[in-house]
Amino acid sequence: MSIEIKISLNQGLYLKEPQDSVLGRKIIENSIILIDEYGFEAFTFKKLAEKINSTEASVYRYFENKHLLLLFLVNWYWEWVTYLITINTMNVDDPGKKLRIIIHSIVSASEEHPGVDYVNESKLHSIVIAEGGKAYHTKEVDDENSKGFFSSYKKLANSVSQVITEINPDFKYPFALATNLFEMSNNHIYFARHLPRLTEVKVNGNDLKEVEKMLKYFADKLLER
Amino acid sequence: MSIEIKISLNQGLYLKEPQDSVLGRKIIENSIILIDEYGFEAFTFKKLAEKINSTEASVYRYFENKHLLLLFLVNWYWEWVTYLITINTMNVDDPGKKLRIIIHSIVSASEEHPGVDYVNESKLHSIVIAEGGKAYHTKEVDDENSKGFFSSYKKLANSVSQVITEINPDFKYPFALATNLFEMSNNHIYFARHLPRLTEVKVNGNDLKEVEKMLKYFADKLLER
DNA sequence: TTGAAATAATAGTAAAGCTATCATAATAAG
DNA sequence: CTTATTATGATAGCTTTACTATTATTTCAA
Repeated sequence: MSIEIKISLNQGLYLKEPQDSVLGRKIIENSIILIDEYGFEAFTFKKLAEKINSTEASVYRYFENKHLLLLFLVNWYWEWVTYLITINTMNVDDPGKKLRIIIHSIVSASEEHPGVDYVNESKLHSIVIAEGGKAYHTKEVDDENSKGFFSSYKKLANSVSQVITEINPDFKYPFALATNLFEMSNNHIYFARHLPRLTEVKVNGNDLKEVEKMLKYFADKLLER
Repeated sequence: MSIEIKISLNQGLYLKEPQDSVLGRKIIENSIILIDEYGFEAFTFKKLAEKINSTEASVYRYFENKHLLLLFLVNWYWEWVTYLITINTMNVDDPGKKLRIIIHSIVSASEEHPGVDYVNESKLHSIVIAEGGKAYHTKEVDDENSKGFFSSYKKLANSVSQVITEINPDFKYPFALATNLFEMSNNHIYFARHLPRLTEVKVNGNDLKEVEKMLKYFADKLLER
């Protein structure tokens, strides 16, 4: 027996739902591998097409361009984190405990039970860490925002902010703290790996518990009453 | 009378010191204008050359490629913030007061007295906000880091972390807090302008006082003993 | 079995990102 | 003031990226 998860995303992100065909799933699977390997700048549809024994033209039938593909992957990732949080906090009432689970889910999303066989969650996490910011740091951000291309992230920020408010209703910046937890997690994993002088946190391979500890320390101090 | 500031940066960032010639200064001045206007992706040396009535080849004599030019600008910016902080905290002994000045300098760097006539500090600030992360989110980060291309930022983080430790020696993450103040400042200005649902902070034009207030609130809570 | 849809094969275009060469200014040294 | 040196301009060209178009072939469903 197996449970199948299909994450549905804003339809404007793709020309044709890639999760519904063999080729589409190969595009997702291998774009994750290649972006992780080469970085987003050096990643091209041509390389991807070669890797999956297909053609550029075929890839273009699924995604308008590589930026929208990245947006698709990043949205997929945040939807998946949302899903993990939902499951992991089920039947948990204490908001403090909830936040601890949320933080664990954000940091260690990639260690969790794999959801979908054509997505390597660990590599996708690396992509979000290294390239995620590029999804919204563009001149098209306002236009894309109006089309709902960032709604997965906003939805997640909203639900985390509610837990924060439950913990301490006097805390003035629940949204800012929520997004800061996401950004800080990714940033400090990246710093630990590449610019270690910018953080106290150390990361060995996929062991991210120091990051988790730091986020909890920050959240606790900020929310203590 | 006028005081001339020349910020000296890692020599690996450029092929030829742009601050020492008319053409070089035009490159700096107009690249800031164009990157701000078009965004980093759509910015090209060709457009820049046209704008300054020069040629692509001439621009390439100063900078190896547009990525290194961005790195140059970002480093220039952080050196400039460092300079502002140094001046503004002169003769200030109380570390709490120092941190407040630092936060003000980070957020409102662009409003300060202009330092150099060929640099529009306000536009440069916008570039750092929107494109700054791209300076280190690349596959070449380790190589560039080993060449000292991020030293301006690290130096600044180090000096801010020292002030943090002065305020509260028990605080466990002075570096992480320092970098987080920088990242948060840029992030939330960006969010306020483009993804307002992700933050409580509001920004009208160049009025960034809500951002400053938020950073102080965070820093105070984190450092209170 | 036929017909629609998906994919492959191939070709081609415009722009980006660079490098090379030579001519001409500007400037600095003797 | 002349001559070397260096900086810039003009022009050309090459490779890769990003994309579009056309036609052929396969797949799969009615």
